[in-house]
Amino acid sequence: MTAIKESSTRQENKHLAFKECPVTYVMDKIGGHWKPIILFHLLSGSKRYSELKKTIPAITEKMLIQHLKQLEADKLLTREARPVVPPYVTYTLTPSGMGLKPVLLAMAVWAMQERMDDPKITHKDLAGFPG
Amino acid sequence: MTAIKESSTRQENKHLAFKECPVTYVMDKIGGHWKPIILFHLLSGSKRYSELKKTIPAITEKMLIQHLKQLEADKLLTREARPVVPPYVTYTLTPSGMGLKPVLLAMAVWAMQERMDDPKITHKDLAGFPG
DNA sequence: TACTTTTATACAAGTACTTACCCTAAAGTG
DNA sequence: CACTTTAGGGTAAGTACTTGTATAAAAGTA
Repeated sequence: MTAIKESSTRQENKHLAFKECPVTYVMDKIGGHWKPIILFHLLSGSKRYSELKKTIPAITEKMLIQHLKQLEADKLLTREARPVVPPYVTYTLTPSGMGLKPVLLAMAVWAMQERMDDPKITHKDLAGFPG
Repeated sequence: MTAIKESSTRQENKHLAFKECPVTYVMDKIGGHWKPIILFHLLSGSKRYSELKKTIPAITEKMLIQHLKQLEADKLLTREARPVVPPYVTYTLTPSGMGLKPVLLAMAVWAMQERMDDPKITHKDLAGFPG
């Protein structure tokens, strides 16, 4: 899971900084490109690993697994593996993870507003996003 | 501003993906560790470069400038430089940038909730965040 | 037996992000 | 002249992120 070196002064400041800025705390948990996207797709309910992979085609398996593990470690989702062959693994948001719903929905709303102003995007593109 | 290579297939997929997931669109604009933090601090009004630097001690000047330029290029904020010596430069959210207010406030709310459950954080830490 | 399916893991290589350190302009002040 | 201030730019180095490719286990099916 690529341990992060915490020796630098600035790295330490990063973690102290959330005293002044709650957003910093959030970014420590769900910062990066993929985590909010994964969480968003789990808002509508538990999903199997393979379902997530299909839903987010642009992500590599490596990234998907890696971020799922980090999100699990941060207690934003739980992993449940049924001992069958072939494996059957589902990922589910914890209450903490579900608490991000307003954040993720606000993002979706903003994206829709922005795209309404973007002439390159048609109304067809805006239909049918999860909730 | 470190141009990003857009040649890989997956990179292209990243940009196509927002057809299916509005959150992807958002992450293309404000993904990464620092951008939401910068935007959050601009919610309360225009700020000088040096004010931002003071408000976000954990960021390096390089990162701050780099992200400010990217946010400006993405039309989330505007830069205004007064031709005086020493320089006087202010950064202000555009309407698009202001549109992120619900997102950033939702983040702040979530962070506060999470920290209430965290015994290592005292109530004192929760006081006085911008809005 | 060979092949499929699902959920991964390992390793090498490439790309992007972040930091550290040093430098500039131009006016004002001692 | 020397020194301060503000808003950055330049370069090099280190760290993290991302991809590509190869591999596995174990039951079921052809």
